[in-house]
Amino acid sequence: MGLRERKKTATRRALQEAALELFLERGLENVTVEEIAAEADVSARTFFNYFASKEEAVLGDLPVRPDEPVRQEFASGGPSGDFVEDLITMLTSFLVNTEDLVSHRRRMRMRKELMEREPQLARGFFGRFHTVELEVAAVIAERWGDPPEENRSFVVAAAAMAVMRQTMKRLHFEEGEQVADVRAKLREAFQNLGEAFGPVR
Amino acid sequence: MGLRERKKTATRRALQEAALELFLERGLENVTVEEIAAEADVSARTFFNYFASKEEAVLGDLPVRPDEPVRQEFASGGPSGDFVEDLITMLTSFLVNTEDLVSHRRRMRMRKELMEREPQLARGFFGRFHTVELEVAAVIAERWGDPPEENRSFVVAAAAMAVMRQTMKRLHFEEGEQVADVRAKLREAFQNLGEAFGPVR
DNA sequence: ACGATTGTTGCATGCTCTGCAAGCTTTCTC
DNA sequence: GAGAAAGCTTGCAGAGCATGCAACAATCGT
Repeated sequence: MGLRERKKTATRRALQEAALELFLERGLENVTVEEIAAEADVSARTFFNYFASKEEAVLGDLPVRPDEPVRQEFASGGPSGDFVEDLITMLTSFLVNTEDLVSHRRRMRMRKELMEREPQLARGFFGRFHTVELEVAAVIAERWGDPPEENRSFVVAAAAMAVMRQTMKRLHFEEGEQVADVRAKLREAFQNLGEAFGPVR
Repeated sequence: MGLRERKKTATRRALQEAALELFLERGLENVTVEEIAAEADVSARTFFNYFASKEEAVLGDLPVRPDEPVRQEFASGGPSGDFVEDLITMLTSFLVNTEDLVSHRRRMRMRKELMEREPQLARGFFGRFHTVELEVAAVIAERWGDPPEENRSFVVAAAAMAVMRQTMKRLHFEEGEQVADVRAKLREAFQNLGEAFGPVR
């Protein structure tokens, strides 16, 4: 990884951190792009080279989407063969390969608090699930051998992402929180769905 | 209904219609608030007395939320006693008491087309479900006798709204489309959920 | 070390959105 | 009905967001 690339990710980080900190301190509306840029020691114009808007600086890389090999494995019926179990595996795949867990968790906590305080951000976060939802629908359809436009894959994907979102909202991103705990919560949530909408009520 | 109030709703309508038409014609980015206002024969400043942004003019009154008496009836276990059936009743309640169905459907079709063309609007629409979701979670918890913060009511509400959203996306808002058809589609979608996550797979 | 590539910055500009105060229209009251 | 009260519309001023462009600076490839 060259110097150039390292500098870029550093600037990106600095801008995100500055934005989060200032927003938490003074509220979204009372912080200008210029102030964020100043805090990160770049020009205001540079801010817009990294993020298209203030909101982007907070939500930029959310939600994390499962990457190609994981999706591929799910689509072809793996890894366990059990639908719900494999869905959980796919949805939590990003939780394991995060190298810098500490700063990651810190930022997640800040984002969470900010989103609870600023409804505009909560809606924005919510809206971003749309893209991922479509991808998940596609792999579910593939796994089931359905045509890509089949309604049930979209419905189930939408519900799965809803569960994921709801569960993430309840996470605290603390040190003690293990991936296994998250999986258990998802399992329980999916079971709730089964009980509410399944044949046995 | 006095003259003043009639004029207000007329202006609101005019602005919405003007916005939708111009956006469809030229795309969201290529229409200014001034143009919309001119088309509706009011000043640009007046536009902002009605809508906080261009996006609001398109999505302003979406999604429609079930009103108090309907929520109340659902919360207390009615009207049929069957959870899924009553959920469907609640979620489709707004479809019946729409007096001016024609212009309503027309606008819905325009919105739908616009949202398919402008991803920004689709995300915004998606994000707006958040508010309704919280209300639905509250009445589900009440119906089940759960404490208001119980996780399963949020999970189930999230899934229910996801199903609703997904189903609305598939509607065509044509004359022939009856409320009964919509209910049937919702029923099928909830059944898909039950099959995917229920005990029998 | 040299040119090519990529990133940063200032400048100009258009548009969004808000607050404010003046003027107009509708409503209320007698 | 006339006059006061309430509510809307409008123009104006101004802060801030966001983008294109061109010059300049830093890195990279060889």
